[in-house]
Amino acid sequence: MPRDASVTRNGIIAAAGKLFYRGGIRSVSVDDVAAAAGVTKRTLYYHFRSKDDLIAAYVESRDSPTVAIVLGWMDEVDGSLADKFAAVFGHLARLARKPGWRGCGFLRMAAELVATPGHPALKAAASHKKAVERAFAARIAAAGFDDAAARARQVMVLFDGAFSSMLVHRDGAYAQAAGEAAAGLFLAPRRARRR
Amino acid sequence: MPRDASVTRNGIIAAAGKLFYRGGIRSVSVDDVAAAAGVTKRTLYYHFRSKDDLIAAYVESRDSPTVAIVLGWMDEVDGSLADKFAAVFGHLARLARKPGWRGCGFLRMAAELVATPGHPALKAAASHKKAVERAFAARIAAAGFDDAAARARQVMVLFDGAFSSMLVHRDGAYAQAAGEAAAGLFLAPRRARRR
DNA sequence: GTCTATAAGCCGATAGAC
DNA sequence: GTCTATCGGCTTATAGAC
Repeated sequence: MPRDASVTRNGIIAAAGKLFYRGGIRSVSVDDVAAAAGVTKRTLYYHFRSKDDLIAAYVESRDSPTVAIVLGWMDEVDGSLADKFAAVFGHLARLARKPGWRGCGFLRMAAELVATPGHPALKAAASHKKAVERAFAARIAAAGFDDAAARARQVMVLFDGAFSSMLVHRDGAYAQAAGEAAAGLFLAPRRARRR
Repeated sequence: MPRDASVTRNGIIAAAGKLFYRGGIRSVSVDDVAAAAGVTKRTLYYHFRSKDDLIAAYVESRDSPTVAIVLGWMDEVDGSLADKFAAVFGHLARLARKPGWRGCGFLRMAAELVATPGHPALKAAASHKKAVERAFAARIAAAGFDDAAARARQVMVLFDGAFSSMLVHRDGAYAQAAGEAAAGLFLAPRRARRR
């Protein structure tokens, strides 16, 4: 008896996500994904038109949960905005020290798909990063800082930089450094620096 | 008559570098590299034990030239350290707007080789980023700032973050934002912020 | 909707001549 | 040191049965 279509489909996405995050897109074959999901390749191709389609579905499935995690890090701290951002980067440093950590899946996606500019997964990754940046800007504005958009962009650069530097060096100290720089941006309400 | 070995070898590395930077490692085949270098695959495998060996040689060949380029951006500016770092990020923003720009090859290498932790090319990429960070620290110390190592690490996070955010969004504004944040770290000699 | 089986092509790497 | 030719394996994707 056929199982519910969405259950099978979501199981494939979950299995693909684990493998893609662990090893990257191109090093993981469709056979690998099907085996990990416990279905045959034919079933996988029934639910997804192509491997690229599956990749895009995986990235989209990680968007909202990832934003919620980051905002959760901010909300669980009672303190100033500087404290909240320090907590975010502290959590990044902590995650990066775990054995299975492999950087930011969205940034790695952008790096691996650099030769196919219009790829749906690329658009989804960019859209996700914009969502995080908008969420940062909303918190910054709510805390009474002006130039929230400009400040959020600076925090976002530190956020992505922490992921990238830590992926290269496998050293959580880079997230700590990013957190110090981010906290310094919000020591007191003031105008963002202009050039 | 056989050409000088190093000429052929360097030609292969140069051809590989162009293709690897444009499309990534895994999407470029050994056949592609050999054809672009104007040699046969057998000749390529005479000069390099494997594709991984060629990848490592490519990354190593880009280390010193890349450091020199960045330091050149700082040296051509007569001004404060804040001005010099603003120039660095201004050049990044300018480069990112060029059609062939594909982000930082070293960071993309780290992303694409994430599943093979001991890869020689990965070690070379990490070594290169450390060299840039040390060069930043030397300039910061020479300008009279204390905590040069900690400050250089913060600049490095902004540097890598600018590359990553710009690769995702294809928007030079992220390098400008990073430059503003970096300049803010060096408005006047003072102690780096501690947590 | 899920299965077995296979197509059609590309991959890294090698053999052997000269 | 460089060539032509090719191997065995892996890749994405599809055919046809049930």
